[in-house]
Amino acid sequence: MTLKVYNTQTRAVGPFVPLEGNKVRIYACGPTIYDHAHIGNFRTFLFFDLVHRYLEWAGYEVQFVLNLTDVDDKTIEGAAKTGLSVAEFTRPFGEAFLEDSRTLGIMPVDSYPRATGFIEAMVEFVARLVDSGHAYKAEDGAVYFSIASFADYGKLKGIDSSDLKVGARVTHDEYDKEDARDFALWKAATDQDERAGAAWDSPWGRGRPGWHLECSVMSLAELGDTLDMHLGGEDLVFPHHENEIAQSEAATEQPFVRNWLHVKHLQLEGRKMSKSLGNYITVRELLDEGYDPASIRHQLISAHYRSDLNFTRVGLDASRNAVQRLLDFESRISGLQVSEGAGALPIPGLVEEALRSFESAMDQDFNTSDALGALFTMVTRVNAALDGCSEVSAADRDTVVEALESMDRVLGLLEVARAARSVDEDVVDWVEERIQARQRARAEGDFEAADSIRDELTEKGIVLEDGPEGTRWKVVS
RNA sequence: GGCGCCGUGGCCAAGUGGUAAGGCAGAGGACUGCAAAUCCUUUAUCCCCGGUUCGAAUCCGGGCGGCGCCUCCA
Repeated sequence: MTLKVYNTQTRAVGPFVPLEGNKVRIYACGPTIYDHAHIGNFRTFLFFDLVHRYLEWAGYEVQFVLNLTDVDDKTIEGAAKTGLSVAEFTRPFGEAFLEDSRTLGIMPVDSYPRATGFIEAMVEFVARLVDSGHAYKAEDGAVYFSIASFADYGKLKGIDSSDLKVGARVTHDEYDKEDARDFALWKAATDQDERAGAAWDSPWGRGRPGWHLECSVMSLAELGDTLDMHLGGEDLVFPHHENEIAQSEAATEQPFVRNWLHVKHLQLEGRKMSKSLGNYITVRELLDEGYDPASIRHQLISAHYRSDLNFTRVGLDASRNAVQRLLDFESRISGLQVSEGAGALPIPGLVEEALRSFESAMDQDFNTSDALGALFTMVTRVNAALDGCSEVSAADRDTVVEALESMDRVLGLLEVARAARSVDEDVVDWVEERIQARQRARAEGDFEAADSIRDELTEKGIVLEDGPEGTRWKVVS
């Protein structure tokens, strides 16, 4: 089995080969922390997580860096409005992002660099480009990257740089760029920048880093000249990542990124999510509406990352039920009576086939839809094999449990669902007590009383399931 | 205008040359004191037209429809 990934630069799916053995260096463009991340952002971050989890699952040694942009026009503007420094203004949003990430089961990554922590390295990087003739200081005090100095410009987006309409975007005369296509590496500080604590000394005077610069410098500092994967939302292809390539390769003279992966933007209830439409929604708002984190996670990974995905509340309901099926299955398996004398079941073959399909799906450019199909096929087939037999061998049961856990190490659905359904000990005791009371009533044939107890539990979100081995219960969202 | 994507059953969504995974919802049945869970059965020829091919949802052309990027938005 070989992992194949789609590379934006080649526009084709090809074998994934890390630069060095089975070590994988990944850099992902995280959020700009000027506001709460919305559900669309999390489609992207959840994909990052799938990549992270699957590579580790497949045996790679992964070093994963996710940046948080804390210096840019938006954070500075936000800081200015609130009278805070950029550091103070962005802190709560950074924390909220990490909290929402945990809620959705996104694994921690190895490093979360912020631009403010790398100013010195950025200044050095810009100096390097100026010294080598790839950048120049303009009269407006900014330092620009000279696109004319980088022959490969446009290779990511697949455009010929000479085709870029020179002057097409120069509607203001405020720039002193030599070429309209050039982009800022370092911007001269404004009064607003100074007030927000977003200005630093440099050989070119007080200023702050340009947005594109941040990722190049931080990835270089943390992961070296060449990355195995660079991930981001599709909007970043141009100009952000194109510019990163230009400045990075101009500076290091090494290939910057071996594989570019970009996630398609999410639609919300059939429309593009945008601030102007006012239709973006955050994870915490969905939780307030009563939706379950596992449902959100499921819907966001239910479509391939390069396909359209229309996020809807109707879909969330369907996802909740799909996740519930997995929980029910897990509960059934773990509650099985084990017996040495249990008859042979076709379980090993079913499970092996499921795992093979699962891996093959994920290998095909992280095809999560197909992978979910493999998982649910296993659920149905094992359920069918189990029907009619109340006992199973320990080996068969363990095989299923391990396969389920294994696939969930990548998908993270059960993991998140369990976390949201954990209950306190005293609640457990109370439920157990009620169930026993109901059993007594049933034994006496007093079904009215028994049903009344069951209704009482249902109201609390506890659903009962009577089986041959007694009554199981579960918490439903 | 430039570049690109998509259109699969009621809804969501895989499959990208050999006669359509999976999830949700619905219907019928089995099981159950009744439920729940589970199982079984059941619902598609893949937007339209033309072409290539022994054979296409899958390739090519045209049409209709939806969408994205080209603005420091993931």
